[in-house]
Amino acid sequence: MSATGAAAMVPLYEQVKAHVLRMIGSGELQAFSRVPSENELVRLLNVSRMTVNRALNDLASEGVLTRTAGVGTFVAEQSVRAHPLQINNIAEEIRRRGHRYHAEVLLLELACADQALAREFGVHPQAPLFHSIVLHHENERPIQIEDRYVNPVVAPDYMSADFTVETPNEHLVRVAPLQRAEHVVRAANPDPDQAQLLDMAPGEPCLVLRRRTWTNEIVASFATLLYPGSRYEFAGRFTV
Amino acid sequence: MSATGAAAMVPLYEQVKAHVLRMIGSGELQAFSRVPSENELVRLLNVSRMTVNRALNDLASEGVLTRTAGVGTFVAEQSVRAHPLQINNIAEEIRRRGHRYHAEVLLLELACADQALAREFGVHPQAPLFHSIVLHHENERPIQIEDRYVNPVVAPDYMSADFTVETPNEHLVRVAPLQRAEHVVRAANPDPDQAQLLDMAPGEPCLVLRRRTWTNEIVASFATLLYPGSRYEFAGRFTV
DNA sequence: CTGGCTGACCTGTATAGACAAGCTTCCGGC
DNA sequence: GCCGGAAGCTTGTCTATACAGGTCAGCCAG
Repeated sequence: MSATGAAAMVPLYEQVKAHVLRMIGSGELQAFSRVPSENELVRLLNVSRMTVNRALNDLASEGVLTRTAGVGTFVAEQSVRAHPLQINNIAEEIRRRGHRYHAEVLLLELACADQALAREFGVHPQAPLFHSIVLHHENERPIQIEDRYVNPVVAPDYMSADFTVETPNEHLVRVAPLQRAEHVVRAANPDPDQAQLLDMAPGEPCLVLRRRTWTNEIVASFATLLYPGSRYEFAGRFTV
Repeated sequence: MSATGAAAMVPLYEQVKAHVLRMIGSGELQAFSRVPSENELVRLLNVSRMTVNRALNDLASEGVLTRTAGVGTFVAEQSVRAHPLQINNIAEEIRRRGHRYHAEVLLLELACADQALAREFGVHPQAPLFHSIVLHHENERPIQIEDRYVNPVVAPDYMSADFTVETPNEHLVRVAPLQRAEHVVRAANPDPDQAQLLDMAPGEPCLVLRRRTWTNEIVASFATLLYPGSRYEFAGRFTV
């Protein structure tokens, strides 16, 4: 591994991070398993220890690894974390952890706004709305049910998008600038269908995120995201 | 600034971070204003440029600063600060809704840090920590169990505070400036004691907020807040 | 068999030096 | 006046080196 190759452009420490993430993604490194030590990676990748150190520290501060002086570096199989406020892309979030992502489209239809939806969107009842239900998987395990209504005015091509390639969120961000968002986080028991889709244990609660987003002062989408309580949590930090 | 001082224990780069944060906290550096360049800080603090680089990069990855090659380092805008989860003062929140609030102190003790707590606080195991459990009520109905550990270094008078008059959070805000916070939101089933304290229906899940706060770069408190899932939710909005 | 010591290996931190690349300013030639 | 380029700042990256301190296994003495 060398930085001098004209191809590079990607910093060495990023290449080291990618190497470790690949090892995690390929299953070579399981949760809690030990990551090669800094010196081993130095020999393996032919970079300096400081470069490896930076790469591993980065991944640790991102929550991918945990490190203990005198012991070693390990894969941190934390339950997933996301910041509730940043409109996050679940696909990117999973891939950043070096895990495999795929989506399953359960429903994609043209729906009519009922009373409640009409109020959320500020449209008349019976107004057309796109409606999608997508099941997102991390390492072949379901992690999120995304039940989303979209305003056709904002995203007219929503129905022809392929959500196994591009998440609904990515599609919306691409076609319409996000201007404002409102969200509500709750804990709730899933109904039986949802529990089965998310492969949840009996009695396990869900973390529920409801989000409404605006584009150009009109409601663009209204989404309900369900996560298994035992496998997902929102995390965030802020500075005063 | 030197690492050799016996007092130290705190890494140099943490001291550099604290120095910059103090400049921000004191108003010397406003939002968008320019942070001294790496070389200026090198001269000012008498550390190597790599150490300054690490400190500033850390603060940038935490969202405190933004950096641009060839231009400089600046204090980030921090508009996303208006985090809904920041609204921590349950008493004020309840009173703002026009409801009656009262608190019940279930426990107030001097505790010893176990392994996990020592890690959260960055202190040695067996180190003393204040520990309080307060049950907050809205209209005579329990709404939050607050289980909090506090660093005696930050709030030495914590044990003599009256939490029926001033919430633990208010006390901390008063005696120590909040600098940074980290939180995690989960959904979980309460244990029987907790369910009873919160007057919850059988099978009802809890919304759990875990929060760690920093003052002057040391962990000031670690709190676990339990809410009945059927009677509480986090909500907020933000603008891009 | 037990207890303590030692050495190997790990991460954590700090430094000096080097080069690359982005941006701004200014100056000189036209 | 206008344009181009050099100078001089900035951050970004990489390396070699050094030492400290944590952890663990294994050896050796009692």
